[in-house]
Amino acid sequence: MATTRRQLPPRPETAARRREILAAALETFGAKGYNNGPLAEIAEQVGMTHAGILHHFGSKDRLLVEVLRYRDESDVEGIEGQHIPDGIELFRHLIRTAFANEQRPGIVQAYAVLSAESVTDANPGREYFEDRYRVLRGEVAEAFRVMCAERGLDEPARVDRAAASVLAVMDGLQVQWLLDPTQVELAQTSAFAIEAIALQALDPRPSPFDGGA
Amino acid sequence: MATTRRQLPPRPETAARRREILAAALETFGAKGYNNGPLAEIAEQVGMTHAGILHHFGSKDRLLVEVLRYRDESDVEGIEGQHIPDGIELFRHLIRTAFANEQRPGIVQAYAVLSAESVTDANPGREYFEDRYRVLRGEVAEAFRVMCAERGLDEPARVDRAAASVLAVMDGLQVQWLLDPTQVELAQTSAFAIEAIALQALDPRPSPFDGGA
DNA sequence: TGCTACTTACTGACAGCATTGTAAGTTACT
DNA sequence: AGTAACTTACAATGCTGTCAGTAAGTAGCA
Repeated sequence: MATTRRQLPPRPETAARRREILAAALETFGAKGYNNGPLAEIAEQVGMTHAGILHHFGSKDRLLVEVLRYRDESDVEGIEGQHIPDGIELFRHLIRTAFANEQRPGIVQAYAVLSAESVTDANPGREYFEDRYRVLRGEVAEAFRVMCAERGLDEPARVDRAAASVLAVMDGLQVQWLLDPTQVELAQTSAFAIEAIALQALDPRPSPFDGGA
Repeated sequence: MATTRRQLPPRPETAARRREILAAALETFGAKGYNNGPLAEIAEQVGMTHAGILHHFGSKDRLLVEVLRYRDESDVEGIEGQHIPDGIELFRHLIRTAFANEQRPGIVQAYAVLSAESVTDANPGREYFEDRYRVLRGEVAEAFRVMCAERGLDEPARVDRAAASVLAVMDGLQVQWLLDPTQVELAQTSAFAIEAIALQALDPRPSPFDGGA
């Protein structure tokens, strides 16, 4: 049967074109949400029709998944080469990220909108965000474990709670900041809260809510 | 000129019918988001057509605004009669709310989804959430101020940051909990984080991130 | 080098569906 | 008699995805 040359490799410029599309999609999905962000608008940004985008990604669902992965990769590249900081360095890194985020509201908004939208019925981004939070909580918890060990402590439940809390404040502050940047200082407040949580995780003090009443 | 009986008062059952619609809308918007939640689905839940809903609320935009207000009111009624707790009682109240929320994922999801969606372009819920966060931050900050005063402290910047942080962790934890309730304990973790933030606001300790590096 | 066969990267047109909003009519309350 | 509370029908739009076609590239081969 025929000389099966089944599949050609993509042309050299194609990877760049795809990245253009992913960047445009991140912008549109960030500004309007996934459900409300039409392919046609993404297409227009890169000088194509929406059919062209479907040619590259097959469906809008798959486009979202790739957009989320793309955002991760470009983030990791941007900050530093793969290496995950551990112990106290991770927290310094998170705080630096909060400061960097103040300069890129578009990215912050995309992340905030898409993560919340991911909990809705049949959202194609859900698995990504489940995984992402699991991984991030693991990394933060590990950093806490390292710092606990340095101090001769070992309180796993407290460490897990602190890890989830650190990510939660950062996310929650982003929403408030997006709604009204004049009322919330994203970075300074993130730093304050991360510090508070870290201190309580590493050197707990008695609850002020138990006494008196 | 004609005996102008321009407008009749709504029939007695109408108020109840409207509340039914609002509850159904909260469910649908919570499950699917505002943009992705069709009027027809809301209508079906209350045994009507979508045109009937538009008869009551005029447009989908106005329905959302009323849904958000409705959610507020039923919350306030549910917990206790209007009175805003102050000082330490507010924090006890917030923690109780977190425990209550573990029993009503639907409400939590509606809130998480709609607040994030509100930052997108031309979303009719935006003003509501801006106001809501401003008011809530004000109430929490006031509670901190009371507690600071009891301790002879006065640090306005710290108080404002703590207030935003408290609301932020609660919201952020909700998203993580919705994504995977087996990995995040909503209430216990909220309590831990609120405590940590309150302690740092009321009796700051030096940053662990300043030393050593 | 040039020809042939095949593939990628699109476009334009359109099918098909979902959705919001409107208009006109019906029933039943007041 | 008039209006509230609907329904049915429909207009108008917007969206995703498919299909057929075209231009341009690439591989194999004489």
